[in-house]
Amino acid sequence: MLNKVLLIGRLTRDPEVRYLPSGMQVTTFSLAVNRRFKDKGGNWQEETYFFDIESFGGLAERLGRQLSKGNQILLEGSLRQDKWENQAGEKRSRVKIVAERVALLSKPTQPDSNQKPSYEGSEFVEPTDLNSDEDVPF
Amino acid sequence: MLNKVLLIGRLTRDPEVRYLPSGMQVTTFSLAVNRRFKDKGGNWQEETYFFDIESFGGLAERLGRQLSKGNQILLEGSLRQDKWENQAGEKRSRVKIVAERVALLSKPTQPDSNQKPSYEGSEFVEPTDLNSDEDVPF
Amino acid sequence: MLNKVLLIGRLTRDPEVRYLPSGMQVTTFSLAVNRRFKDKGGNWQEETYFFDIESFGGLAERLGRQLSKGNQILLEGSLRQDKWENQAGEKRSRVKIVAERVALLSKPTQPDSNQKPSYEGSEFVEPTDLNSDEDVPF
Amino acid sequence: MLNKVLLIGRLTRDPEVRYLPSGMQVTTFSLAVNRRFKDKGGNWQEETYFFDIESFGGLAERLGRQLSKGNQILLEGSLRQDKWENQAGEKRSRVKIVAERVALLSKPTQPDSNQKPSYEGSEFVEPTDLNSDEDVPF
DNA sequence: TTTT
DNA sequence: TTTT
Repeated sequence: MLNKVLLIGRLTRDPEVRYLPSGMQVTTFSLAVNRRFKDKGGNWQEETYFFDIESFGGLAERLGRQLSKGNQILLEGSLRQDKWENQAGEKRSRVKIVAERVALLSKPTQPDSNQKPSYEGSEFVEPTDLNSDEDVPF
Repeated sequence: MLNKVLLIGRLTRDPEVRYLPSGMQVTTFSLAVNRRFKDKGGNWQEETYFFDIESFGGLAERLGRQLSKGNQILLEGSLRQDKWENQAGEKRSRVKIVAERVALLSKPTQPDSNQKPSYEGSEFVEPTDLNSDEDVPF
Repeated sequence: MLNKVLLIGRLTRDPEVRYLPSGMQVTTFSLAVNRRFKDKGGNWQEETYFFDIESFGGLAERLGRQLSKGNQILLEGSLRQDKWENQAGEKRSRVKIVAERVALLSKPTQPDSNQKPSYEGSEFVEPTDLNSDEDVPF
Repeated sequence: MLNKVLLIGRLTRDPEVRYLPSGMQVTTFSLAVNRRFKDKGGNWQEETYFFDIESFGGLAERLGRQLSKGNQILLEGSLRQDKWENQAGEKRSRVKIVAERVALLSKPTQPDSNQKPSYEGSEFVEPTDLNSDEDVPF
């Protein structure tokens, strides 16, 4: 009934586009999300998770057109679970995330750019709303 | 950096308790989360996802003590990902959810209860905060 | 850019309905949201906030039709701020919340009902999605 | 029971610091949150809300030390409501937001910096966790 | 002006 | 392996 996910992360590669039999566009990509934590020794560690993201319809069209590898995004969506049986007849499942709203937070600097590379190899862009024509508050 | 999950669902079985070498309690359970959607024919369908939940420390102690199979909870947490290699040396991963705040929303009625079973086989309980002594707003 | 609010609370009165010049329906109500906290003496206290909720269009129609005083709801929305000047020319503002998704969690028992009042004076209802025909995950 | 707010915005001035009789630090500031929407003519408009933010204890200390005017932050917190009576004996109330987790997203470029001002007059900084020593996932 |  |  309540199933909500909010993530900030970076695309590990360009989005992939495919189409449902109905003609609806599906755009998928993998999102790298970092977590920082202190280990037992009190030192900061960083861990990265890679989540499978899926989007449909108009949002999928905009994401396929406007996102690319390395972009940092803010994503709101919900958890889903694919279920299947493997060749051995064993039940398998995989969690994925369906995107519902996405904002582009930043793009990595072009290496050949005449712009001075900014801090941490990233160029700041004003957050861009990728949720289209509608009035979306995020 | 932002990694937040909010879910309402029901425990599919009693929580399992184990302990880390440090003595810290770990409580795990599976949460059934329902999704209702319209199929192509316009009829409402229901799909259920089963997510693996993990909790640590004081929250784990309270959840192990106070939750049981069938309880409906509101959970706030974050996504994690376990990674390993199988015997064939292939990389495998599994998404799980670490609970950070939990509220008990309702318990199923005891079948042998002298209480009249309420609507839909569920007894209403006032939402119970399982986040302990601290002042937690959820 | 990100502006998200999630609340569980109860309507303090029946919703009020009005219409914009465009004909669009606007439904407003006040939501009582409780907070429990420990005072300095270590005793649990409860405090109640009353937030002004506003909804528009199709959601407003459903909320005006299906919600009433005392209903407990789960609400997702975003913060807004009304600004005006008073007679003395001083700037004034008031925070309100625009509802984007609403689920009905429970209704208070009718006092004259032939139903046995359930625990805590509340009848449990299966959470009801008030977000209409679309496939909304909450 | 559930009372959660997530915002991205910029500080309109440096934070203010005060102390409770108990010695606990309180840090307050105003956060400017932008909303983009299409007007009736189909043109994008931008509106800005100013929310009052309050923080306590260790988080207040870090925010007082590390935040300043113009910083863009991601904030997680909950809604509160101050209530009082004015001189005329009328009930008044004001919504505010208590910060629970904060991440620094970006700082405006120093005007006298020898750094080339980056895109849109802002310097990108890697998101900084201001939630201290604990392992906070945001 | 407030709900349970 | 699944809850209501």
